Amino acid sequence: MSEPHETNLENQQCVEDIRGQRVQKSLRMQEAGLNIYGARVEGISKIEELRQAFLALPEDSEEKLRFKIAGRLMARRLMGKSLFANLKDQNGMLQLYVQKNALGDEDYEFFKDLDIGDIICASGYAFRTRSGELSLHVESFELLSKILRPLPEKYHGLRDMEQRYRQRYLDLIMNDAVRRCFEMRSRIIAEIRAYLNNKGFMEVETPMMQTLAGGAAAQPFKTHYNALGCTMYLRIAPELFLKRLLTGGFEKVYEIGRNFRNEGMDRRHNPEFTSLELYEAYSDCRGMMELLEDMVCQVAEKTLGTLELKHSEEKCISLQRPWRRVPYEDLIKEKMGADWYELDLATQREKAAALGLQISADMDAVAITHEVYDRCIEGSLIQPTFVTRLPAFLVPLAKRCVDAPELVDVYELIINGQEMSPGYSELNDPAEQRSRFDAQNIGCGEQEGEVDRIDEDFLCSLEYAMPPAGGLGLGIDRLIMLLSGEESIRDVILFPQMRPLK
RNA sequence: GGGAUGGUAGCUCAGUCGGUAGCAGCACCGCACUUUUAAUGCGGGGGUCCCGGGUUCGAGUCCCGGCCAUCCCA
Repeated sequence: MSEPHETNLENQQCVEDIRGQRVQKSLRMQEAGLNIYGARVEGISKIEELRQAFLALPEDSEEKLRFKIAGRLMARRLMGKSLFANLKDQNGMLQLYVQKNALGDEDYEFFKDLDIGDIICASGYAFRTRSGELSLHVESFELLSKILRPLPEKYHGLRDMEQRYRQRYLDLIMNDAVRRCFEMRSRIIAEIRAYLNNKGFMEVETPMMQTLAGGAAAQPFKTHYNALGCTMYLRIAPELFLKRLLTGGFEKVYEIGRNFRNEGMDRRHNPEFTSLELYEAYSDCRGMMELLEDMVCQVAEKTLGTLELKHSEEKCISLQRPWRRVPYEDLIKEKMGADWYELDLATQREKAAALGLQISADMDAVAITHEVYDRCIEGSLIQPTFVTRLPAFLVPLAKRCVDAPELVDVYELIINGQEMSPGYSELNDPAEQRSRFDAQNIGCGEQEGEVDRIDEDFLCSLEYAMPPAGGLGLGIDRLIMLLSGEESIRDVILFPQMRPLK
């Protein structure tokens, strides 16, 4: 008597929410002695392999190709005594066809009871349905992992940007394009490593936790090291350590890794980001330009198969070599007139303000000029452009130009209006390095405090003689954005930084 | 930091002039169905309308504050 009542109660409770229902179902299965979180599975083929093998078979072949495949159940179409289902593995989707009289009553009922999102493996033979779809005629299957929550909608997928970033696993399950983008990211980085290793570069790792964060101008993250009782910083750049390795006698080194900058986030900035930095002894800024051009082109060819990046109908970026090389000064003159550098400060201020720039009273000619570059020029450089001969105050770690001591022998590569890669003829004169650090500290103002202390050991290393060298940095996230056409850095970082939820 | 837009069922979205939230689609539960594919047909269940105040007889809707996100700007 009490049995139907209980069942009703249970049903009522279940229906309320899908998760509760699934938990109950899982418990029932476990009580029945089923392992709903299975173990290692032998003999699995990729769906792609099955497809290739089937296509290689002659049309009229009677041979039954048997496979075991594993993946996530993505859809189910119940047809009474048979059913169709879609099974998805990393690179493909395959339809399963399950017949009651092929599996037997009990197993067929069990299959019907699976939920969309369950991870299973299925064995059977490949065939084509009437409508021509390659399918697996299932002869046996096994539940490998039970899903407790409902997946997002099968047709529209997961659209909500916030949820896509916060629960990237759902994004990856539902949106194939997202998974492909991150597969491409991985391939791009692998190709960069292959390229550099092939050129005789050695991959190294330098500290991410540093007692002072040098090598760039940026606010660091601060942390505390209990054992030493001291403050540590997460690195903002690996530069000063990599150069110590040049002094140590490694001639070609690179590091691909994370840097951390305690600054805002937006479409182009994540607080932690990945960069490549490399150093080559006895080279210089020009050597770096050639290396970078060659490397980026080769990586693009190998991963995309083209040098033409079509971001939209209007915007195509061509990586075809050679890339434009243009001195900073020429760009300024292009924009502001050939006489810009002869104008007096007041006139410069006027002309800059006329472009809508905010020019404060304490800005000198160099600062105003740079404001023009930053706001009005950089963003307009869409095709790959090496901007060379930058003002020295911007770059304290590079050699001065021999013919113009107020400029440094560096490039800044701009693509799609974004800074992509800086490259230097590395400064190896310890005395000048010290005075350039000093000048930078004064320029930065006092609020930076201990963060701007000078790295004395780095200067010490220079006193043991660092070979003349070229060095470059490459923003990996931005390169991925460029090659994939993604507009937001959050779409090329698997787990972008999000404000924590209360 | 400033501006704009948004947050409603597990997901994708409606919601008019302030009047009980939508027979919404998918998903879920039940029934039928052995070649479907956004399967189909019939029936059913599911809501802290982001949070907190305020106005009002009455707020998903109007006002104020906050949280989170997206886009634009500095």
